[in-house]
Amino acid sequence: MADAKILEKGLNLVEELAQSAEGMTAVELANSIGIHKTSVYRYLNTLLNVGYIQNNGDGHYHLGNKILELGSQMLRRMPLRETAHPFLVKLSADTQKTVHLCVLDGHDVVYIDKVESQKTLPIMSRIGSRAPAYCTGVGKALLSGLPTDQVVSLLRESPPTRRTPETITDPIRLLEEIKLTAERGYAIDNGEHEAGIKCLAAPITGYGGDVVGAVSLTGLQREFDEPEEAKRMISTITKIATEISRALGYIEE
Amino acid sequence: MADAKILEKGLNLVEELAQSAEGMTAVELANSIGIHKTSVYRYLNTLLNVGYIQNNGDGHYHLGNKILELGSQMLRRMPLRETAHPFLVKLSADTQKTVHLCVLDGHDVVYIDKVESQKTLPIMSRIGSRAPAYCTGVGKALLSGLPTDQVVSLLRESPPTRRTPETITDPIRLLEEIKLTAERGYAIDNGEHEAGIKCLAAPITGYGGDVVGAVSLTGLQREFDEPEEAKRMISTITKIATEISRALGYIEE
DNA sequence: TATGGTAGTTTCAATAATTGCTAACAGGAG
DNA sequence: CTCCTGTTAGCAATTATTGAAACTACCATA
Repeated sequence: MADAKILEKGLNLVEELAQSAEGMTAVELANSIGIHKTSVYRYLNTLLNVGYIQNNGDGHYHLGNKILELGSQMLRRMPLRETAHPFLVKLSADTQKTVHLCVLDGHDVVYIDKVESQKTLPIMSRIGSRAPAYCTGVGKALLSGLPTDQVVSLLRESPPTRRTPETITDPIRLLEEIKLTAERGYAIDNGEHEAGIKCLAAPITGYGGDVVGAVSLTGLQREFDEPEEAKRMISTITKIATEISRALGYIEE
Repeated sequence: MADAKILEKGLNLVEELAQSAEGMTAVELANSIGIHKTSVYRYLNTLLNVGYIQNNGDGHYHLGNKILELGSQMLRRMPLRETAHPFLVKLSADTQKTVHLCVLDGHDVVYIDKVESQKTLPIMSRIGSRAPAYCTGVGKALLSGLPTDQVVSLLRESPPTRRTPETITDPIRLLEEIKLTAERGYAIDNGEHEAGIKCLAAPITGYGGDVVGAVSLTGLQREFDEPEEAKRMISTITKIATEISRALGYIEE
C-alpha cells in the first residue's frame, strides 16, 4: 500500500484551514502542521493556483471558493437529490417543517438536501454536514435497510456515545429500534441527537431495491405531541418516501 | 515561484473526477490525465484515505463526501451568510420569489445562499456555483461597489461574451449600466444571463464600507411586468439589503 | 476447464521532486 | 533607521515519486 505523502501533507493544510474560522498565516500553518515555513509557502502557492484556498490580502489564508464549486458539482450529479428535491419542497409545504434528505456514509449520515419551512426553526444543519447514524431519525431509517450483521459491525466500529438523556446507547436496544423501524417503515428520533428536537424519518428505496437515502421532518418535541397530527405527518412522510422511491425506479412487489 | 507539482497532479485527479458524471476508473483517469496507472492508484489511495474521493464498489471513483463537508464548513464560517440568511427568508416570503446571496470572486459571482419560494421556478442555480459578473444582476450590483478602473480591468481580463440576445457586450454600455446601478442602489438583469429570466439585485455594504455581497430576486420576465409590483419589489429588496448592511455593522452617513 | 480482459498491488532501480537552511526583499510600524 | 512579518530565491542533501513488468484476483466468455 504505497502512498502519495506529499499530496497528503498538502491536503492537511486544507484540513487545517477548514478548521480555523479566521484563516491562518503561513507561519501559523507551519507551526501547527509541523513542516518548514518555506514548504508551506510552496504548498500554499499551488493550492492558491488551483483555487482551493484564498488569500485575504493580509497574511491570512482560508478555504477557496473552488471547494464550494466542487461541492456544488457533486450535488448536481446526485440523481437521488435531483429526483427527490421537488418532493421535499412539497413535504415541507404540507407539514410546515424543515425537511432533510440524507445518505449513509460509513457510520454517519450526510445531509445532501434541506428545505426549510417558512417558520424556520433554529436547526443547525447544513448541506454537506454529518451526524452519527445511531442517534438520528434518518440514520435509523438508513440503517434499517442494511442486513443486521452490517449494522452490528458498524455499531461495533463506532460505539454509541450519549449525546442527550434520550440517546440510546445500548446496542441491543438500538438493534431492536432499527428492526422496529424496518417493520413499520419509519423512524423516530426522540431528542436522541439534540435535546428537545424530534424527527420523523422514512427510508427511500432505489432502483436496485436497496435503501439509498432517507427523508426526515424536524421540529420541536411539542410539535409532535398531538396524536392526530403526528399520525398525519407519519402518513405524509411515508407516502412521500414511497413516491420518491417510485420516481427512482423502485417497483414494490 | 516554486511549486508543489505533485500536489497539483493529485488535485488534477480531483478536478477530473469533478467533471465526470458517472465517476471514472483508475485507468480512465490515467489516460485522461496522462500519468502512469501505478501512480494514479497511489494518488487515489491517499485521496481515499482523506475522504476526498470515494469508491463505488465497482472500479469507479467519484468525489467524496469530505468535499461537501469542507464546503459546509466554509459556509458556516461566512459571517455574511450567517447574518443575511434570516433576511433572505423574509425576502423570499414577502415576494414569493427565489432569493440568492452572492459574493464576487474574480470575474465571477459565487452563489453562497439560496432560498426558494413555495412556487419554485426551474432555476438552475446551486450554492457554490458560479456565473459571470457582467451579465447577472448580482454581478452588476457587486461591480457597482468597485472603483471604475478595477471594473475596467476586470472587463478587459475577461471580455463579455453574448449569452442571450439581451446580453450587454459593449464595455462602454456596461460601465454606464454599472454606474447607474451605483446611483440608484439596485441592478436589473433583463434576461442577459438566461433568456426569459429577470433579476433584481441590490448590493450589501459591510462594516468597512465596501460592498461585500449582493442579494437578488429571480423570476420569469412577465412576473416583473406590472409597474406597481416591480416598484414594490425594488423597494423591498433595497430595504432588505440595507437591513443586512446594518446588521453587518455598516453605518450610513 | 481454459482463456482473456480488467482492477488492483508489488518490487525495484533510476529519476526527479521535496526539503530545509540561509539569505534577501518588500512593506508597515515604532 | 530599525525591527518585524510575509514572502520569495538559491542550493546541496535527502527523499519521494516514477514507470516498467510481473503478479494476484475476479469475472465473464468460449
